[in-house]
Amino acid sequence: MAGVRDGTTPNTAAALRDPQGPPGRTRTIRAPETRRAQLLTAAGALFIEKGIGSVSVADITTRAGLAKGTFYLYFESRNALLEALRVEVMGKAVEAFGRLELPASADDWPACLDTLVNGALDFFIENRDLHDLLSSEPHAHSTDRGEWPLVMSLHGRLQELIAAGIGSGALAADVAVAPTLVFELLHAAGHLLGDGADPVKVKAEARRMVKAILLS
Amino acid sequence: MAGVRDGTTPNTAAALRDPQGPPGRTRTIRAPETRRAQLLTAAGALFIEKGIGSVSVADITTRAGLAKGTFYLYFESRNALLEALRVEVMGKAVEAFGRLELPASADDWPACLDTLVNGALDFFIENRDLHDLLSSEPHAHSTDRGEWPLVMSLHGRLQELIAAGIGSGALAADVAVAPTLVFELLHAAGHLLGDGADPVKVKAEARRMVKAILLS
Amino acid sequence: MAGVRDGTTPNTAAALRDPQGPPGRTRTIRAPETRRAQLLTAAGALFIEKGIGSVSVADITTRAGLAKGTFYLYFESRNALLEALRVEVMGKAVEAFGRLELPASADDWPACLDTLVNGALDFFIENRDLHDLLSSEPHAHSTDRGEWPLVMSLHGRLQELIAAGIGSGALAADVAVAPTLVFELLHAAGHLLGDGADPVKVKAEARRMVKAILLS
Amino acid sequence: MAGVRDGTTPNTAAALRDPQGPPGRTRTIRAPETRRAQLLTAAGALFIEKGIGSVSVADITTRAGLAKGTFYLYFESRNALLEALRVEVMGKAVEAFGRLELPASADDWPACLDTLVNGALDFFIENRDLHDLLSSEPHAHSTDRGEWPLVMSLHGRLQELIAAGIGSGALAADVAVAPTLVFELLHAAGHLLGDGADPVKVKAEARRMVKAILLS
DNA sequence: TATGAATGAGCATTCATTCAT
DNA sequence: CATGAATGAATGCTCATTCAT
Repeated sequence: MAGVRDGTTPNTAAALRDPQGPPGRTRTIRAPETRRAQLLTAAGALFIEKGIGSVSVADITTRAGLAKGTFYLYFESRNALLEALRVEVMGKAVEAFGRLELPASADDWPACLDTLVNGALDFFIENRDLHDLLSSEPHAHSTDRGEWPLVMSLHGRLQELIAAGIGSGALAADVAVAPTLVFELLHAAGHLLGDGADPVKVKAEARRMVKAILLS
Repeated sequence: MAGVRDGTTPNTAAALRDPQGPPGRTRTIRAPETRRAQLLTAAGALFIEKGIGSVSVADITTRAGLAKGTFYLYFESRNALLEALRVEVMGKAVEAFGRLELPASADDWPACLDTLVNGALDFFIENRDLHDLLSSEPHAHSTDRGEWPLVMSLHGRLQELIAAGIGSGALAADVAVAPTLVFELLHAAGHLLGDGADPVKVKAEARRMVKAILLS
Repeated sequence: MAGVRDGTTPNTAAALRDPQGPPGRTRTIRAPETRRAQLLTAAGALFIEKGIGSVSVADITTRAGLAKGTFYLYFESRNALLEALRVEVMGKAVEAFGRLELPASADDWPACLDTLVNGALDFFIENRDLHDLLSSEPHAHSTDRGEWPLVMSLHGRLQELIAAGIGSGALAADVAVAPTLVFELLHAAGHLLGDGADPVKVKAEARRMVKAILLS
Repeated sequence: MAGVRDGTTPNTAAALRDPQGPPGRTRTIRAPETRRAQLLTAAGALFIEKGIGSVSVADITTRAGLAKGTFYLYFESRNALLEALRVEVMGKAVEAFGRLELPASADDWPACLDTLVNGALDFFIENRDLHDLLSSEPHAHSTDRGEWPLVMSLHGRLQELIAAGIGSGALAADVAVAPTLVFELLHAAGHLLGDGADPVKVKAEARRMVKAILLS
């Protein structure tokens, strides 16, 4: 299965061959961030449309209106783009979840949880791609240890919140289990919203459930 | 569970026994269902081990002890096997969820929900592959119609149950939303179990949550 | 240069896409050795024509009248074919050089050296590719230590012969240096022959030189 | 050496020179000959280090401290640089071989040949790259005309010398064959020296051999 | 003149699928 | 029915070369 690479010169073959065919198309120079964003955006859209596994680098660059080689100016590999997308989405997620302030008194917890749910759902709606990026290809990550650092930090935030609530006696749940289950509950609600379910209903139901689950 | 070898295995074994025989081609005939099952089992095991995308048809037939070409005698394509596996797993799921009887009186609902949660989690533990098969590559399907028919029917069962509970006044939830969210809650709990979390804690917490969510 | 492969599913993408285009061309089944030889022969010819670095796997299979994929049924990689070719050529070389018997008395040395030269040149003529395979890409080998095992064994044979001659007093030369220089002398003579020089002249001159160099 | 990719800056060289300045673009103007020499030197060093086929234009310009595009201001193509390097090396070679004066009387020939050998070996030691440049990729050239023009002129010098020697009766050899064989003998000796063989031994042996071969 | 982002042809390799045996 | 050699489309990636700045 391997593929013995021994430094010989296989690829440079092209170099030894002859020149070009016809000229090129257009050529536009842009700020690195623009290009990176272009590619990230194109990739995200395609991943949502066709599933990560079905999107090739060529698909991405075509959609972004760039040449294939340009991709590798901004990402080391297809997987690097994937990772970057995860990180990007994660950044938004952490931000979305992180804005919450811990309630001062037990009476404030319901409102806090409502805020949490609303924020989370808003985030999930605005980042439908997150669903795919986080849900699919779980195996890609379990390999290099670290078990999904992205979701971890998201969970981490939730965990802190819940732990604090339990500590203050306002919440009642298992600190080891509840964060994950609540997270997935919200994730699923986000899916529902993305699939066109009635936002009012879904949000209300999600808020009701989370409070039912966590409030002591 | 995995590669059920029945001692009469074709090629490899023969080759070892008779390293000389020129073309060395063994042929074993089996009931179609046996072959199909062999392939399904091998595929399931491999998908769990390496992730769906990393398993080739050759991997599957090798593990099943069959020739590559034989695969196409039993499945139209690689995707057909995938679909078949989904259906198979789905069968078990529906069965697992379907065994529940509707409670006669409101007092019986807590016990019923406990049974539901326990059954669901047992199912998820025994069918870890389901996680991957259902969670990953969802878009592969949304394209060719049906929007996740598998999960749908699983949800269907849950939905009936919940609808009945609401109808009888024993449960209080949104019929359109709750089944999905509860399903994903259970799904996530199954994941936790598969990842080695304390089964007692997880199950207890899941039961507590589901009841908190659904009981009126 | 890297190429981070982490088991994710990049290549299987095709699998998730749709089926085929038009049917195929011809399809002929042959004994493995036939195919291997076909490829080796085609590769050898092309390497001579265009230089190793300028020959692609596609070039080879096209010349061999096979499909690109077929190449990988017989060789693990492009480099594996290269190695196989080296080994093959080497086999012939060792055989060609190995047939020599050590002369019994000092008087037999001139005849022995004549035989050596004739044999070596015949070999070089019949294996023009050897020139390229042995001469080019020296760096490919200096990496995995062992410093060109092929040539080594060829030299080894020459070395034994020369060492024996010196030991018996029939030859006079430096055992560490002479084998290499004589080898390259013969190699160069082979080149000349391959390039169309007058075989009689070249052979005679080579015989004269080797004897002048080695006989004490 | 590899190519440190961090996915964010396509502009590596500039970034290293001017990590702050926003567009960070340095520009230095030099005499054309300086630039050419810079590139030639960098290329030569890299070719020796990694082998011709493994050195990209980017490698060369990076090593030379120039931008990739600048390369094409001084060389029409990668192959043109190769050719230029060959010519350059050749110049040195011809010079090294050309300094020899034809001996006046037959008695001077041994000394002349010794000088020749010493000069040639010194040249080969000082220009190890020549080995690679001359030995590898010979076919790249036989295609586009000229049959190794470099070596030809080197041979030419040797040929004149030998022809003169034969004409004067001091040497005895085939004018068509001997130059090539002697050249390769020296070439091989140079290789040996480059590989660390005992210089005294090698040089002595080479002188002995050349005289044994040529002196009548 | 110098720069380096952009280009796209080309390459090695994989793998689902077919079909002669 | 079973087999596995053969196929070729598709993919990730490299790199010589061009050109807007």
